[in-house]
Amino acid sequence: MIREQLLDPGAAELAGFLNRHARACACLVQVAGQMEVTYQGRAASTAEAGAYLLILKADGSLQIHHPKGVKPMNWQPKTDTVTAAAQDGFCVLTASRKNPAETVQVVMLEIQLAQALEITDEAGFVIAGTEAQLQATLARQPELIEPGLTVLDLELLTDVGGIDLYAKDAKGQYVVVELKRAKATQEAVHQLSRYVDAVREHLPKRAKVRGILAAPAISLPAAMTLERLNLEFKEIHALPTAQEQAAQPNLF
Amino acid sequence: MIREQLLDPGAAELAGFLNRHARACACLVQVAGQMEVTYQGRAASTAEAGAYLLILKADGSLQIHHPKGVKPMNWQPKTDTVTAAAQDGFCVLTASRKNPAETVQVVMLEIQLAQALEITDEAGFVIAGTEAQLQATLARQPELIEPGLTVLDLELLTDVGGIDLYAKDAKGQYVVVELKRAKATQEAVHQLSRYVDAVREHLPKRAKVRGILAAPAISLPAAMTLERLNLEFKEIHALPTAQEQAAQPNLF
DNA sequence: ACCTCGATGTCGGCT
DNA sequence: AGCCGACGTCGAGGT
Repeated sequence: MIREQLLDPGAAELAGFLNRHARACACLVQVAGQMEVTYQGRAASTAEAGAYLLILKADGSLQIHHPKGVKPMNWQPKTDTVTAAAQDGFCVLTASRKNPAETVQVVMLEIQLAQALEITDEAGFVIAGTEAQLQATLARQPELIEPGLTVLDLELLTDVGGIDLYAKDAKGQYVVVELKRAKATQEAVHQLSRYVDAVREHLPKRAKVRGILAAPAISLPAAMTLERLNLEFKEIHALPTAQEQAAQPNLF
Repeated sequence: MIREQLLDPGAAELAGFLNRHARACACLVQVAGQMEVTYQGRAASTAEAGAYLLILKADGSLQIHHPKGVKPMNWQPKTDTVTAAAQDGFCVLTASRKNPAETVQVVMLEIQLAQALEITDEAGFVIAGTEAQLQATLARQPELIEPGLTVLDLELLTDVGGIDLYAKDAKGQYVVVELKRAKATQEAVHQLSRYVDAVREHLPKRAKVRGILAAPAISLPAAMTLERLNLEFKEIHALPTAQEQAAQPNLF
């Protein structure tokens, strides 16, 4: 599982280690110690010398972590080339990609630890409660939104984007439904609004089109805007609540 | 720098290690080996037993990495409690937070490595090319958008959000500018459109209000919508181009 | 390759 | 504490 581990490696030794493992073997490579990191690409950043943790995965993704937060300080989702070289007594790692053109460069000042771990298997991972699942559920059971609703289309494409759920209500009026798996914001209201407008343009004049924002909750300002625009809100939950789970344990 | 390192620890030993270092010392803690991970909260997920790398930072953030990508498989940005305990011969780590209420639970099946690293200092980090900087630059040099432009306001609040740049052009017409540091999408066009509408409502009838989308590029569909809505596009770059840098090296 | 949108988005800033 | 919007967003899915 630990393929190789170096303590306090020298520049040349570290460069050799990185070139040997970067991409070549299916390993997750880590380097910890004092580094300096610069980035040039969509933006440009510099990190002063400090203690960081660098992780280079087998798929070529790179991340450099500072002491705080889930998000790396610097990163590269994919790399076209990753190379290490000893320069002026320091090991320098350069990770580049084209499209977008960007480069992360790491100067390894004083490295305490370099290791290659065998983290390589893809194991099964399942997630529940996504918007896609919510959409599928509501497509099967549109009455969860409103009795008498008939679903006409999923992801119906308009000029301005895809409509989550396109339907007809009990009175035969068209209904545009915008789904959110989390609390709806102003943004969601405007998204719905522009879909409703787009649908109206494709229908005969004075055909009424309803817009429903379906989400577990809505922010107060968003609710205001919603009302002003004559749109509707329907509370709907992405994950079954504890009660629902108890009531229909076999459904999920 | 390496505060402590355990190879092939037992359940109790590992639990002790985690409880000792989690949050207590200002360390970055890692565990590598076979684990099972479950998450319950905003969504719900399960990861089958597999080789993962767990990172627990001193600020209480937790992330569990699989072999691919920058994004962790599971994570928790902040935790209220992190506890480890030996159960049925396995060390089980539980990380929880309220608001939102969620829990990550890790069953450590076969651990090869646990280590605590001193990654604790906050070193200087600067980034260039953000939208905020672009906004500041254009506020100082509005002629970069258009000759004769006078900036009236930054982040002017309307009912529907803040206007990046509110200005008056050479002819005295009001101008709403929406900035994007990257290629502008449909969304940006609609954002701009909303702001223009909001401003029109506050001005006497028939006062003309121009809307300019300032970005390094625009997607083709967005450009279509922009034209349909009688809005304008102005190419503007968040980072100085190589030529500009060469021409005015002292400005940046 | 471009485009669009979801995300357990995360994170910071402001009210 | 809630709300909003940027992000080097990432990543997946469609065209």
